[in-house]
Amino acid sequence: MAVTIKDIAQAAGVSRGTVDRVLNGRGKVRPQVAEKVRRLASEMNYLPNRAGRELAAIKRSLRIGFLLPGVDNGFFEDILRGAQAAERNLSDFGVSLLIRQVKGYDPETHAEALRELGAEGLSGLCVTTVDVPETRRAVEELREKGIPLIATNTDLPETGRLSYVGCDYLQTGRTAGGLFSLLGIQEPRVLIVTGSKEIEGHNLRIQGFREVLREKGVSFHETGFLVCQDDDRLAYRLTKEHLLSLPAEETPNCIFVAGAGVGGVCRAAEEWGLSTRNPLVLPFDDIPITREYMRKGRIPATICQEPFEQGYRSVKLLFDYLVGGLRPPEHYITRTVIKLLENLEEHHHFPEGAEERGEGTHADP
Amino acid sequence: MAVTIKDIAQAAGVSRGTVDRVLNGRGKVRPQVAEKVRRLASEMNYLPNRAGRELAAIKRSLRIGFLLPGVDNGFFEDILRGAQAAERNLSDFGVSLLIRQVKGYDPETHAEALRELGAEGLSGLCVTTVDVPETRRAVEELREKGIPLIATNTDLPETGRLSYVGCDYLQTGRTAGGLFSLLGIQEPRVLIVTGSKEIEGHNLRIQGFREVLREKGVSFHETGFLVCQDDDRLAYRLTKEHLLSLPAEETPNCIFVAGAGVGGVCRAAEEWGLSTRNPLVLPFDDIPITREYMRKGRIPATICQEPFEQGYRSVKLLFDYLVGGLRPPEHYITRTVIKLLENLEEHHHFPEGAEERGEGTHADP
DNA sequence: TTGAAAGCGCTACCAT
DNA sequence: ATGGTAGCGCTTTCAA
Repeated sequence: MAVTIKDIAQAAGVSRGTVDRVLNGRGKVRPQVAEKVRRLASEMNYLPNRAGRELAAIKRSLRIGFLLPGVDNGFFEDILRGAQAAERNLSDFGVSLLIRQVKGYDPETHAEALRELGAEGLSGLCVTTVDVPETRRAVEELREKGIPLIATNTDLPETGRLSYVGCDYLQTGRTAGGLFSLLGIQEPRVLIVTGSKEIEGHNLRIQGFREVLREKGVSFHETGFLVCQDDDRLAYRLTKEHLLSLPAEETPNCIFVAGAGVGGVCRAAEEWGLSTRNPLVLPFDDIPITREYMRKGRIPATICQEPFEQGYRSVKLLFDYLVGGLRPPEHYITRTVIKLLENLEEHHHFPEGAEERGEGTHADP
Repeated sequence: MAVTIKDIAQAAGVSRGTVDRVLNGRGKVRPQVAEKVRRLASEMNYLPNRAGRELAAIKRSLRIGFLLPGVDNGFFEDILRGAQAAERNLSDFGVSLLIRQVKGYDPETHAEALRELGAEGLSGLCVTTVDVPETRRAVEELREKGIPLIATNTDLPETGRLSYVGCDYLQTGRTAGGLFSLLGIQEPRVLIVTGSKEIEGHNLRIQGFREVLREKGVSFHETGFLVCQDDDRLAYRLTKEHLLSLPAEETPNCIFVAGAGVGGVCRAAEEWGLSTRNPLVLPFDDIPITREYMRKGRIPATICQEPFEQGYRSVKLLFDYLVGGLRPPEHYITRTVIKLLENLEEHHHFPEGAEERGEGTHADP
């Protein structure tokens, strides 16, 4: 039988309340007593019991906010599904979620939404947003109000956020590079399409991609670098123009898409490319449009980042922090998952005791 | 606030004890009362609260057994690490693990070990073994003794096991096929090396591999089919003989390895193959020797099955069944994970509230 | 067959 | 500043 708060109280000759105060920093305790309790707790290898804590937490009933972009390409839905799975999973412990989806990426709108959420009296917040001064400021304000916050999918470094839950963008880029080199394309000519030069994740992916090819000694030519603002139509137009602007023999045989806009790129490739597989398109994440073009053979594989897990884990870590006092790691990095047509479909189950894993569309958990 | 057993007791005009008896089938209850309680529970949408159950379960302190082969290639260590992570994770609820590793795959030894574990007075059992009559019989005996059992990694169908936790072998094979087709090998000649014709998993992988190539219209020639008994030295010898027996132009340019023995196959390919990458070797799982040959370029990628998750989940599902009365799904299928050199390394964290995820070597969760 | 009550470990509140 | 106690939801035991 493990050591309990009661054992410590007994050993220290104080009450359980006092031990609780010392170990969890609530209320005042005489320094000598506090010291003694701490020493005993450590000597006796005391570890708070989760079951006890969780049971007692029911009375409190936590509300956790979740902000995310309402961009309609399926990706954020997966994060959302993860968060909701966590909510169901933790509903036994009195957790409920307040979800706020904001259309688009407008900095002011996001900052505004953050402030609104801050006024809701929530116990904590998970946030998927853009890393710009406006949102950073809003996050700092929240921290000052004492609301713990987790940055999901996109980090907000040095804003006092509790933790970053998301992928290793450099690794996803490197993996794309590794995959590319396996394809054994003759005379590789690559067009790079990014969402925005301001988005760290996109830059890291491109960097990782180039890095690996250099390391492997794959000599390739970059035919161009397009910035599509994560917009499908713009991606279509720019890609089309690029393809038309070059003589057939200089046309890219692979298009690397670091951010959103895959649909547009693929459509352009379909209409103006040389064949079904030329140029190939190398995108990230598993969204409906990506699947469609994988089936058509235009996309050989896609590199994913477990959005479901990101949503799930963000809520879970926040819960553990709030209820258990467990500080989450600075970075909780999800896996870099390569998906082909053959391993696209995952099986559904009921993890964590009874809840749906909900891995239908998404990239994972 | 959710409905509790207390609410139901009140509504039904009985005590909480009676409700517990009805809902969990312990002791006798007058049929009409039982009926009423059941009806009310369903009407009021009663769901047992996990925190409460788990807290009460501490008194019981469950012991769970885990049997697995002690084959020394690193794969089973990952399953074990997963199981131990679950143990640490659930230690707050009084769970402890009794681990039994058995050298090799001898049916009688495994059956014997199962019987010994059955005599230990355990609450439940997770088993990674071979699916042969001897072990099946032992498992049936355990079921008759009322000991719930989960088949981990290798199913033991129709033995009354509670659940199968493992990969979809057909999918892993199909994914290997998909990957192979991406490699764009000219005039593919494939040598197939399997562990045993009696192992369903190996057969399914081969089937999946062939299936996909057929579907994709990749015409390839099979240069041979070797059975290496999952033995490295035998794999080496057979592969070597095969490579030497053919004229250079008929030699395989890819070796598909469905089971163990990758080390031997790679060594033979190294010594008798045409070059560093010819023949390529296409194996499964992520073990040290596989990594070594990935670095050398002999293995382009490996298809993994989340052994860590398998170990973790097996214990967790058994716990939820024993404590929460939650029946696990018939099949809990882990993901098919493609690993390249670039996404081999995963990040470590502390999941499930405080425990080490322990994802060093392994494939997962 | 049923009820009452103790207790799992922790938190929170009310006295002192 | 500290102790005592009720209670979170459930299981289990002892009486009746």
